[in-house]
Amino acid sequence: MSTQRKQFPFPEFEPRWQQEWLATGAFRAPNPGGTGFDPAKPKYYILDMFPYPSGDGLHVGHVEGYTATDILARFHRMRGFNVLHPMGWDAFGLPAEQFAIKTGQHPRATTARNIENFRRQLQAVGFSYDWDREVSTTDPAYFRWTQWIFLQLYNSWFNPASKKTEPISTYTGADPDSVRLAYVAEMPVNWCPQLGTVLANEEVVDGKSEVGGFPVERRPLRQWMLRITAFAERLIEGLDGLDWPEGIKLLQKNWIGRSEGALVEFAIESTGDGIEVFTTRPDTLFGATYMILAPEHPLVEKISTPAQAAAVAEYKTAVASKSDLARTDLAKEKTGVPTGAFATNPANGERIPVWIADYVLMGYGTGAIMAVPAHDERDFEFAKKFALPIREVVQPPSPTEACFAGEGTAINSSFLDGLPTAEAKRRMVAWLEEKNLGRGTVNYKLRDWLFSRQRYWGEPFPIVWESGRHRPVCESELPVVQPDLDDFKPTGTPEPPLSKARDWIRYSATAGRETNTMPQWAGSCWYYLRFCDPQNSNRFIGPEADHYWMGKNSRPGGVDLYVGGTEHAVLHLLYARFWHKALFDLGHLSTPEPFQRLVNQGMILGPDGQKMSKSRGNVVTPDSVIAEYGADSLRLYEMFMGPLEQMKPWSMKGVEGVYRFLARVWRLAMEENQEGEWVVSKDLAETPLSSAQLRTAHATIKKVTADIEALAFNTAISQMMVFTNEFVNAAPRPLEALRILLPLLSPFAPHLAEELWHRLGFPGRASTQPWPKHDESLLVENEIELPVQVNGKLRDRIVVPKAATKEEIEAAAQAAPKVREATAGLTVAKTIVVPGKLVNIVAK
RNA sequence: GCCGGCGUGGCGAAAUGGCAGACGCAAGGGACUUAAAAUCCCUUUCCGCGAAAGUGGAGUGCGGGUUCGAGUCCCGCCGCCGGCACCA
Repeated sequence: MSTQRKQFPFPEFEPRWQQEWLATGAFRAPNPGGTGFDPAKPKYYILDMFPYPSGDGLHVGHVEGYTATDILARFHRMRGFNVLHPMGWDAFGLPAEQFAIKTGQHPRATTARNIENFRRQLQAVGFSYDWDREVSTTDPAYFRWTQWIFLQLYNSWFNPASKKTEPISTYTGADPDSVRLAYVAEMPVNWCPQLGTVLANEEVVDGKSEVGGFPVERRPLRQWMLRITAFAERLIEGLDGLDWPEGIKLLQKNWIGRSEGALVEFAIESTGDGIEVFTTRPDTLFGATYMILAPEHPLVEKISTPAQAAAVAEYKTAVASKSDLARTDLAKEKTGVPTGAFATNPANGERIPVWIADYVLMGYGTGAIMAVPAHDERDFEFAKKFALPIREVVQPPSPTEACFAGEGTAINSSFLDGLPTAEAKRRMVAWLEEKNLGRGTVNYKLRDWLFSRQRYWGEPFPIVWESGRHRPVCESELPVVQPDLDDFKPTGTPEPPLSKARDWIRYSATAGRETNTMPQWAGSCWYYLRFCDPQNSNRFIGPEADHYWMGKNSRPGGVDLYVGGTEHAVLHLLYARFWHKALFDLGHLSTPEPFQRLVNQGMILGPDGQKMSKSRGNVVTPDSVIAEYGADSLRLYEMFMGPLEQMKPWSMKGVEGVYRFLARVWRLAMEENQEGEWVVSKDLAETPLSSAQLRTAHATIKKVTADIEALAFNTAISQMMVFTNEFVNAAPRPLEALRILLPLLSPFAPHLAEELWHRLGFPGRASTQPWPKHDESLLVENEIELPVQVNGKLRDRIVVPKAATKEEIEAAAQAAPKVREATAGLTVAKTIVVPGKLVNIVAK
């Protein structure tokens, strides 16, 4: 195949048009105030999730989403929109740093090389990006603003009264550092002693290092955190106004994990300490027969009795050595030890034992629970194992065995008895609040965002330390660029690699720079904003560009359509929404949400139906497909495979199918002469379309238009195939057919459309034609064929005039020979006539 | 375990509650050709009957239901894929 003559000369014209588009700036989108900006045009911002430029290059999975957005971008341009369709690089990150460690090359060099390759590959597919807007997260001119945004977070707090981000100056408390959106805390990192390095979460698989499979420990280290938890409620509420798949919204909601319940205070008998627990079932308080603290709970030591101190200490050590995974997944059997202390159940004054157990997590709620074994599976399991008392306080609606965790009627609960669960909860919370023993509250699973990494290849923090205190550097000092290190190797301690750059760290005689760097998520949190105004050196985004492209209007989201994989359904999209909301509150942005509409493309599997991976050897690259079949075939096949959102396997035979279709389109216009050269077909003529051809043509305009709008690209393509099949044997062949088809095809197969438009001598370019409009009156037929069913079974067909009345249709249907046969000896009970669809005769 | 999504020919798939399988792949047959490739035409859900044009029945993972009519809506299962997973 590769040595054989191509069915149409795409290797010649595809690169030529790509160069032409680049050279003429065909897809440049002017900003308000810029040359060529037309304020009358509506804007359309269509965004891809930008890639990490890996050394392996693009694979066909990337190309799927990018093709879909490119079709929409081109379609909207043809419909008169000012289209923002940018591309850039999420280029900080581990692989580049690891490659640097291995080869000694600076990550900046390898990153630049990978970007070159990615850009070349994307341009070879003919994507209509506005390359003047290209950004890379690793560019100091870009991450200057990433650091600037960090300073905005550092210098603000979330005011619970206004439920908004405010400058830290509005905070009147004693310790502003305790409320900043960016703050410092001791948090555990993944430390791998064998590798002598900290690991990112993505480098830890099943509690072991991805490289080498060594055990990973959790070790506390001073870390930067972002207070995303303050936005939990806003992040849930904001989802309502967005056009996202319901599944993704649900994923985010579950991740945030809102639950309503109560905080209840239990007093420790011996020390008098109050320990708060969080419960979603305050109605079961009378059934709380013991208490459990997380092993890391700060009061564990204090309350433990001397007799239990050794056992408690031993248990704590055992738990600490377990990784998070060992602690959760592998711990099938419940474990724990008594502290020897007792607490008082505030509801009934009962004396209950206090245990520690690792099934209670320090990171959720208060790190302490009241155990109600009769109505909680975990507490039940624990109580059975350690022979702790179990008391039923909820009557199930129908008798059940063992532990009942559902809703029912309160029993054995004094003033709650007889109340349904919901009402009992309310009553108990009111009682607790009245007695000052607790209060209703809302809890979230969401944790604050651990924002520092012990890495070289990331954004340095614009922070210096002096006398053990942090402070921001001046905005004028941005960007803070990493020093050029020759040695990127881990330090062998949890200290970040930047700690080796002694000169760089020294900020003044008494102050030193922060040596952690930001995580890869940082740069991708706001890149969609920079695309709107990439060259602005005064602001991260200018207000005019923000108002125009992010579209200050009734909808909350700015980007009109955002397409990418589900793997970012939670983290990236949540982080970006968080930053956006903070910046919005501070008055830097005009919309409360970044992405109005989100679509997830499905994964493309290898030809073997397995996930594509190097180790399986089933990776298909766009380069190889383009070499054999051309960029247009690649694009068309990516879209023809099936619905965008669906997972589907690659098939080279399928590529050949669309390649043959494109060749047929080519031959609608071209034929080979004696010398084997392509010349405009002699069958072409300025001849009117037959009425059947007109109908097909206008049906095609209608369907392709509707299908693109619905992102149903596969069916749009089949309709264009139908069109082509209709005309391929027509002689003479109306030129008008190509005037209609080529603009429709242009978003899908832009090179071929451009080339044929040019060769046929039509004015302008296919890609800049106004989008064709269909004429509905040409679609109606004078006579229509209707299927006739008898008792729901197809029996015959009748042909009736378009304008036939129901009565006429009914009469014609009953007169049809097969229908008479089928209804012989039966009485017609009812006849359903659906105009334009069918007739159903119900007979008994 | 909980929460999502998906089950339609040999394969990728299509079908506002209204003719199931458009379009494409593959397979088989034919035309063109010295031959092949390419191209073009025809056939192809399954099971009967018929020499044939035809013709009868079944059929969208399984079992029920709603409806004149269900791939589509409802209830209950089964299978695959994805996410979360001791979250009190």
